[in-house]
Amino acid sequence: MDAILGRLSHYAQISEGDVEGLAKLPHAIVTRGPGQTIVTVGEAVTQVFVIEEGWAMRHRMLSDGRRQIVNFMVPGDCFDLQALVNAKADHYVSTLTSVRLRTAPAAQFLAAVRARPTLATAFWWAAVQEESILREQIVRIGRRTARERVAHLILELHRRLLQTGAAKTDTLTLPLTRETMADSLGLSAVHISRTLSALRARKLIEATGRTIRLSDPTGLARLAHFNEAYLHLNAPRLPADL
Amino acid sequence: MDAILGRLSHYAQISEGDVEGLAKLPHAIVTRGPGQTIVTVGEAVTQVFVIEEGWAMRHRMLSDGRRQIVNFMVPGDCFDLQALVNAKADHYVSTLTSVRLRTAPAAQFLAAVRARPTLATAFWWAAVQEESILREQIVRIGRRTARERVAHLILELHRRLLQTGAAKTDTLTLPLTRETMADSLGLSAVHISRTLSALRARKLIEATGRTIRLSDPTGLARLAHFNEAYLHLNAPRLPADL
DNA sequence: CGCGGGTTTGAATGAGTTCAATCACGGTGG
DNA sequence: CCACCGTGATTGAACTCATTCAAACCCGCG
Repeated sequence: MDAILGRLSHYAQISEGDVEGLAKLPHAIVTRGPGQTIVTVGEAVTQVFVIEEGWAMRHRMLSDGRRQIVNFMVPGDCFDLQALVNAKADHYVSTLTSVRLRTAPAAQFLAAVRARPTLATAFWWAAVQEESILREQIVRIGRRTARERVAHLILELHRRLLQTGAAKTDTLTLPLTRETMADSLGLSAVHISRTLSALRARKLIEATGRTIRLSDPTGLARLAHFNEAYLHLNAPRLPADL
Repeated sequence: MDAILGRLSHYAQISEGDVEGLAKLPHAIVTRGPGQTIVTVGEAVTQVFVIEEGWAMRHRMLSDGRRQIVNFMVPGDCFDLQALVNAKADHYVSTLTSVRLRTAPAAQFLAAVRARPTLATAFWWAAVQEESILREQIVRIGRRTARERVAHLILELHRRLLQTGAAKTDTLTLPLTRETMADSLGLSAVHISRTLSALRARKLIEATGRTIRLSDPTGLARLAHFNEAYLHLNAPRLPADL
């Protein structure tokens, strides 16, 4: 429960009753190893998911094997609220690391959230943030250079990990291969490698293995044209009614 | 009202009561000339909008003037449900043509929809579709070549116009300059021009001015790796309760 | 008629890809 | 303990797709 509560309490003042409301939901805990598929394109979605631990990603495939990662999901992220209308999945969801998931039937989830306006507000904020992240991903790959893309992605993930408490310092560990970053940023794995070297050479980051230290966060943000407004990190934490 | 009703009835069986429920909403009709701004980054969003007539777009700007269009909005599209939590706009919305908009205060809109489960389902479907279109835009600019991008965008807009009744044949009129297409597809205006020529040379389209005829829809779809599943066009038209 | 916005075409340039070789690291089995 | 993998990262060289800059063109409109 920690992950989702930590996340939601960024958006609204979660009460004990809210916590209970969530806890009473008939849920299942699922764990998956790294590289497993959670949701497959075309299958009916009936459950909502919350990531308790680990990283996952959404992606689509072209028929000739090209892959585009739509976004990364970190602990506290929830997804597939579209289940509420029995849509068929239009993309894959798979794990990057070992993942512990909490799942609940969409109908029950909706009922629980409906009964608790604060929860509704918090989940709505989460959805607003997620959609905005999607939009920024479009700007990232549509109008940024390779260097800017890599720098921007690193900064975004850093903020998101700070928000959920998964990072505390200017150092972050990303469970991503060059290939994974490439498929997220619309580049080739080779060029990700070169680009990281370039950022290293400019003393903007220190990247060893999968750990990255932001040596010069300001310079990095300037290079990437990073403006965190889109992350909606300082949503008003009011006990607003939805 | 026609535009939104035509759209919603693709998703659910809209009753007379539903129509009334919407009609009773305290709304305003706003018209804007082409190239006007409807929503500006950073301002508080308190209204929800429905496009009755005309085209609009969402876009973001980088500080050095680069622009990325996130998506296009056609008659029947609704937006800024994020207003429900008083978020600040994280992108611009501006008109491409003259536009007639219907606006309603978010709170009242929510109340009306809440009271009518069918409406809730229909609007939810619209949101599912919109988010899926956003994801496909990411695939389009992340992993498709220039030709594929242009062909894919044309096909998407054609389907969407068919859905809302704004197109009836294999010919469509897009109120887009080469520049606008470029800023949507992450390319330069010059290259859009060349790419359209290439598609013309292959006898896939006939493009004269702003009118495009799909001479070979099948060939175009094959080239673009177009798979319309992501548009969720055949959502179950059940009177489902949300 | 001439202006201006938008489109097209050409030539040179450049950012990123592809292919291939090398390297680094962490198992695994003999 | 060490040889041997396999996976992922890095580097170099050739290549390609798309950009940039500039000129010409088209067409509707005052």
